[in-house]
Amino acid sequence: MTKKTAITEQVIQQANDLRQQINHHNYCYYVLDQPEVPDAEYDRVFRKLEDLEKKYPELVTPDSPTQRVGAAPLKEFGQVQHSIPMLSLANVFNEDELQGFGKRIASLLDINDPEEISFVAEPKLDGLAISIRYENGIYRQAATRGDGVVGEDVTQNVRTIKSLPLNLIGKNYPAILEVRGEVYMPKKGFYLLNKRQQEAGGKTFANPRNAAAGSLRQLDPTVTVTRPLALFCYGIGDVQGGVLPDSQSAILEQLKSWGLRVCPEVQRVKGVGGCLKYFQSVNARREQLEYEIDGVVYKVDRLVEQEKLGFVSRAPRWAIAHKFPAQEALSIIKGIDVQVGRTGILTPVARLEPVDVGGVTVTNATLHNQDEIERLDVRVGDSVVIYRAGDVIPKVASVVKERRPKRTRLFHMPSHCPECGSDVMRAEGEVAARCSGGLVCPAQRKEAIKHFNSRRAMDLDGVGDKLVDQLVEKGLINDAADQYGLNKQQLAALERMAEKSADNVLQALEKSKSTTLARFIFALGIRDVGEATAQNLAMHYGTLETIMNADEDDLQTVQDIGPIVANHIVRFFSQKHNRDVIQKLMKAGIHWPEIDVVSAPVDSNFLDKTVVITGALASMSRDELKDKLQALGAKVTGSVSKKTDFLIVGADPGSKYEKAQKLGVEVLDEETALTYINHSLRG
DNA sequence: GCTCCTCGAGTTCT
DNA sequence: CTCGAGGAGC
Repeated sequence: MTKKTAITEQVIQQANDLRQQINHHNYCYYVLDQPEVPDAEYDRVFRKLEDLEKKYPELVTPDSPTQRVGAAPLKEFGQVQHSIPMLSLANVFNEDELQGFGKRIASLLDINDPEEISFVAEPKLDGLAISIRYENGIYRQAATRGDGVVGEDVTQNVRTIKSLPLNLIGKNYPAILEVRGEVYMPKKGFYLLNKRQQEAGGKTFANPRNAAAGSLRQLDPTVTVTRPLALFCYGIGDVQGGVLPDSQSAILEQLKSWGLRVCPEVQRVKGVGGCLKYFQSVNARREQLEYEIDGVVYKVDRLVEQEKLGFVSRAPRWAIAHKFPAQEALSIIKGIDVQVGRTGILTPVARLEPVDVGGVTVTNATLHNQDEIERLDVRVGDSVVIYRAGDVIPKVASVVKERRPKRTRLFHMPSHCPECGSDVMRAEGEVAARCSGGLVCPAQRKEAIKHFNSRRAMDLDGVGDKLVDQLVEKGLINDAADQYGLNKQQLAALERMAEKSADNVLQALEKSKSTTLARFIFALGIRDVGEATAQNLAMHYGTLETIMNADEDDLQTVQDIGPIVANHIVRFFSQKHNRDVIQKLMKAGIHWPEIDVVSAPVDSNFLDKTVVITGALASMSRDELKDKLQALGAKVTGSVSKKTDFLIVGADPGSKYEKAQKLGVEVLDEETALTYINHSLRG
């Protein structure tokens, strides 16, 4: 007889105590989101229980918190018949359809005004519906929805979800309780998982929903336990040996009291008007939510009314999903065109069957370059998934290979420029293919002029892209300088151009003549010389002439200019064509104030600070703020790093905000920033 | 020679 | 906004 097997009453008691403590901490941490003890303390208690169970294996119970990963991998999932079917929901996509829903149920309930009806509104999680069975308060089984009648047995995997209580708390729960809910993956967890997968060379998931589905369908629960899954409960299925309240809202409260996790966004609202208000409020906060949602769900609150309404085929009449416009849609590639940019870079663009994505009709999507096309393996005729992520720009997410028609051909970059026929070159190690035609190429000529006219360059407001196209095609202008030689007659003869408009154009041309050296240099469009570098050059040399005459060695003494950029600059100014254009421009009367190279630095809160702006500003455009900050000696950059001093946030900030917080960068809201600025201006 | 940081360039639709 | 690549610092 060894000591090890001698289980005393005291040991059993101890194990139960530890389990209770752990369950309680789990509940606080995962369900209430309010931990009571530090993680280290939790770990300590957990290890203590593990040690105890190791010492006395007979102590182990299936519902012990140490047993979240209990069983061996499965060969396949068993099937589970849902005693009460798991239904789907009907959808509405706009206000009209929702009003229709309200009227329909009001008339079925013999209520005159749909605004009288109480609803429970909640976000519609983008995850997997699941049914969880408790017997006498102990977790017994979990099943996916499957076809609604028969689902897959995922008991082992759901057991690993930390926000799932293995034991219900409280007392008055029914002997058999089936809870319905949604298993999902929080955005943050998804992001970290993908990062981990990528580093390990594994495959990454396209979105949190796929990641959740993939994780739940793992046959080996030791894999699932490493996946950051979470659970929200929103309803009930089979209930035996107990009574539940008579409204949806009260049922949810009851579920909470038993330790089940309910989405904190759930709200009771009055009438269709209340539903719409809720929809807008959730929609506005959508990005900030820690999980992905694809709409909201409204359920008639009172169960008597639910019963009265009943079902239509496989969906309840008393509930409806109000979906956000699709952020993802299927389209077909009708063709792949090649565009030529200002620098001669060839960009393949997918021409799409028009499709609604997130509320706008998308017809084009860039494919960037040959590498991207090969990575996606897109071909003309393919069905593709189009999405608009955090930003506005539509992208091709993936190709639906199953739908590929027969006899498709691989896309190849043309060997000659589609605009001018010059050879196309792809420099070694570079991704971009370039037209070698230079300004012989009409596309490059047009784009160069458009760049010259653009807002942050010469700000030539009156001569837009369309007009430039026309002028170049008619042969009226060949370069930016030619614009200043246009006369009223020539302009008025153009399509959609009356005398008045012609006058406006001439006025805009006149106005643009007054500029700054930095803008002018930027406007020239020298390769790799953008706004910042142009500014550096202007500050360093002070005059155009000195810049034009500087040699490569000298140029490299300028901030941020190395051998490559220096070479581009020297080459640009060495071409006769470019020198001629510059001369013409000067003759036309382009001028700028002389630069005081030793201009006294302003004393301000922002002097020599690196500032990043994100989100939508209320009081001014981003560019205006940028100018103001620069005037105060700040350096305004595009991305947050540890060198950033301030991040100014407007409404709906993007990923920059999170990054700033992670790096401990000081964050200013718009108001505070403006206060600082005004203060600086006075001081 | 490697790594981090910035800059430049391209992009969609209303 | 995102990617690629040039520049600069270690």
